[in-house]
Formats: sequence, structure tokens, C-alpha cells
Amino acid sequence: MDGQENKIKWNERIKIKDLKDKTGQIHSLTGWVFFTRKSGNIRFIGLRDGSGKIQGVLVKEEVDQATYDLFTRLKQETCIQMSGIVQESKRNRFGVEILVKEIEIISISENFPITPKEHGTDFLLSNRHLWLRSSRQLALFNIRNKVIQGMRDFFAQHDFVQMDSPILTQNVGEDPKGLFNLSYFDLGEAYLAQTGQLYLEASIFAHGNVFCFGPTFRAEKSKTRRHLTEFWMLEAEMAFMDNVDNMDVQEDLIRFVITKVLDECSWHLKELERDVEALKGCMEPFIRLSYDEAVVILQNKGAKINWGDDLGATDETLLTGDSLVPVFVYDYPKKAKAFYMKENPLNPKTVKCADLLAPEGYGEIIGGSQREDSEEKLVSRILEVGLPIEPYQWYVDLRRYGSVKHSGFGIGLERLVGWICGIHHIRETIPFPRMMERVYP
RNA sequence: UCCCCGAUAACUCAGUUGGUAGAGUAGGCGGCUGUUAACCGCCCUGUCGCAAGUUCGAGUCUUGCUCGGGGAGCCA
Repeated sequence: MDGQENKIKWNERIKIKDLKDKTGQIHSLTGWVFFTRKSGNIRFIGLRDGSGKIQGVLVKEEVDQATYDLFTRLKQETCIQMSGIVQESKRNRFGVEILVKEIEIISISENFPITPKEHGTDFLLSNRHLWLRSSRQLALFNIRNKVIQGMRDFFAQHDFVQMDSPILTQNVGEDPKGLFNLSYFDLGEAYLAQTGQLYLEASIFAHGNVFCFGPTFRAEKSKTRRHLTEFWMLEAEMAFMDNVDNMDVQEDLIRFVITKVLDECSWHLKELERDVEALKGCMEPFIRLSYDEAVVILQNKGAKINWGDDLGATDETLLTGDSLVPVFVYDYPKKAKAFYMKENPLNPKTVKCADLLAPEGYGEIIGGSQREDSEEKLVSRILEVGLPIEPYQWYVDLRRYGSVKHSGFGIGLERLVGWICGIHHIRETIPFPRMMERVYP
């Protein structure tokens, strides 16, 4: 015997969220104290366990003196087991409460730095390991989790196969300055991948439609609310699809994910004080503007943009305007985009690509394109932009064995979550953000 | 990389024409039989980012440095 005969099986332990229909029953809960309060001979203990929050009521006549006195040791974040009778309560925000009979302190906590009062960004980020426990962060990461689940569900329903790409690579990508490099044994320099796209393209010839999801690294010295040096990107690649199919898939995916979040995370959205009406804008058909049209619209609004320039952050905000409907901008100038994008047969100065701009000033959340499927054109583009051909030989090779029209896109998860949650700076949407000025904790 | 702003108690901040620092919160003690960021009373809290300079005297003025924030470019 192991002395644990009475142990409750891991998946049968009661959670705070399960207590609503258990009034009158005696239950034992484990969790962390998030507030205490006393008033005369009645004392309150706020307990959270990740599934929810509840209040325990400690009444002097209901418990022995030792238990009653234990209250003074319950500081914020003390880990306890609290047992008692579940009872209905209309006097607090939890609906039910526990009339406490027993308390066991599992582990003490003293002077927890993050209080329910105000804190600055620097302080919170330096205490990120503790900040994650707060209500807003809890809501945020539950939604992030739901977004990831939603994307996976969508791809599963449409028979996409997950084919993850390597993080260590020798492909330079678009901008050598944006790469983190490291020495790779005797084989010289390797880099942390900026994208899995090229590898994903190889997989479409095996599976047709594929996706990958993993961290991506950019060493760009960007200091904005929309940049991280390490972020999570979901990328998809589809055989036989042109750039219009590509936009259709993206639109369906985003709508699917938003619907799921609205249906299943309303409580978390409320905690974040997110205006859900704003999210319902994506139930409308997305607006699709060609780059040419976008430039005209921007010029009419007084923006200093010339044909050929990439869109800036303010341009993106101007384009989405007051509308709550996401906007695709397609067929950008070739010189503003990456070498692998397919040249537009109708206008060779442009490529068949599309960026999806989220409304409310959140800006670009997806970048996608139809890929160059001609070996000849791809090689000339690689040379044209001045990249070495050797590391891309395998990629070019794909165009020699049954090349096919294909398209794909990449979603920046933190940007998507930032928009859905109405979070200003995306550093809050990843558990441990990595930025130019911060790698701790 | 460029432009702008900041650094004072554990946290958020105030600090007058230069005269050895103050509030709220947190923490400690006490009060109140139902608290919701409770309330009331008392107590505690300092390398004023670092270094130099001006001055009888610097949190305050000057210079340099460090760290952080906001924005731009670039991108997802």
C-alpha cells in the first residue's frame, strides 16, 4: 500500500467553477488567497484556483478557535485547502460561497508584490511571473488558448495536416539584419527561423493543405506596441489555391475563431471590458481593396503615400477607418514584398498577395500570398533581390517535380489576440514577452 | 537606428524662486456581525537611478552615463 488509498483521482477533484449546483454539500477546495477582509467576528477569504473565484466565510461560532485564528496568516497568494458547506449567496459577486469549517495552510505567502492597486508597465513586466495570476491576465490567456484551439479546430474540420517547420535554419529569409544567428557545430552559421513558410510549401506536395504553429524570431530593432522579437505564428499553405481562395480561407478562419471566442469566452471578454459589438464586425463580408484602390483612398484622405510605398501604421488605421469590418489589401507592388510571391500576370509590377488589416487601429494581423511556382521566375527573383541561391536550392527544387499553383498565409497570434481582447500592446498577449529591451523573466 | 519623455518609500505619485523629503496604497497593531479596490484610529517605511560639476548649501541647476516608457521606420 502506498498510504494514498483515499486520494482523489486527478480528474475528479472539485474545482471552484463546479460549485454552482452543489449548494448544501460539503466540499474541499485548494487554491490561492486573493483577498481577505474582516468585519467584527466575521471574516472573508477570497480563493481562486484557475477555474474561478469564490469567497469563504469564516464565522467565529462555526469553527474552533485555532481555525479562526489561522485567518491572520492568510496573506495574498497563500496556498490553502479550505473545506466547508457550499451555500447560496446573493450578497456577493460569486453566487455561491463556502461556510468554512476547516482551513489548512499548504504554503505561506508574504508581501506579494502585485496588489490590487495600480502598477506601472516596467514593474509589472519585471514581475511577469507573478503578474500572470491577476484577473485580467487570466482572462487574456484563456482567450489566447481559445483562439489557438479555434484555429486548430478549423484546420481539423477542413483536413489540413499539421506539419511543423524547423526553428534552426540556414535560410536567410527576407532581411539578414532581422535574424538571430548562432554557430551550428562545424557547419557554420545557423539562424532562428523567421518563418516556416518555405518548409510548409514542401509539405503541400505530400498533403495538399497543411499548417504549422510555432515560435518565430525577428531580431529587428523594433520598439512599437505591435512588435516582439519572439512571437507565435500560425502559417497555412494550400495546393491548387490562388490568391482569392487564399483570402477566402483566411476570412472563414478569422470568422470561425471570433465566433468561438464570442460563444465560449463571454465572461473573459467582460473581465477585459472588451466591446464585443466591435468584434461582431467580422460577421460581415470582409472588405477587399486592391493596393491601387487603397493608395487612392489614402491620398484622398490626405496621407503622404505614393504608389510603390508600403503601408505605414497610420495608413492602415486610415483604411479601416470607423468600420468594424476587417480589410484585405491585395496585389502590392513587387518591390515592397518578399521574393517568393507570385508576379501578377495582369500587372508585373505587382505580386499576388494580401494583408488582412484588423479594425480599430490594430492593423495587419495576416500576411499572405500566392507563391511563385515557376522555377525560372523564382530563381531570377532570388538573384534580383541579392540572396545567395545555395541555401534555397531545395526550395527551387520543389518547382521541378509537379509544381502547382499554391498559396498561403501567416497569422501573428499575439496581434490577433491583442485585437480580440482589445489590448493596446501585444507584449501582454504572450506569457513571457521578448522585446529588444527585455529578456527577463 | 532616429525623435520625444521619464527615473523620489515595496507600489503609484507630489515636492514652490536651490535650504537635509511628503501623500495615498501596501505592511504592522487595534476597532466594527456581511465585506466587495470596505471603512475608522495609531505605527513603520528613503543610497531622491549612477558619476562628476556649479554653490555656503542640490531631489531641484549643468554635463556624461545607465535603465525604462511613448512614437517612427520595418514587419506578423
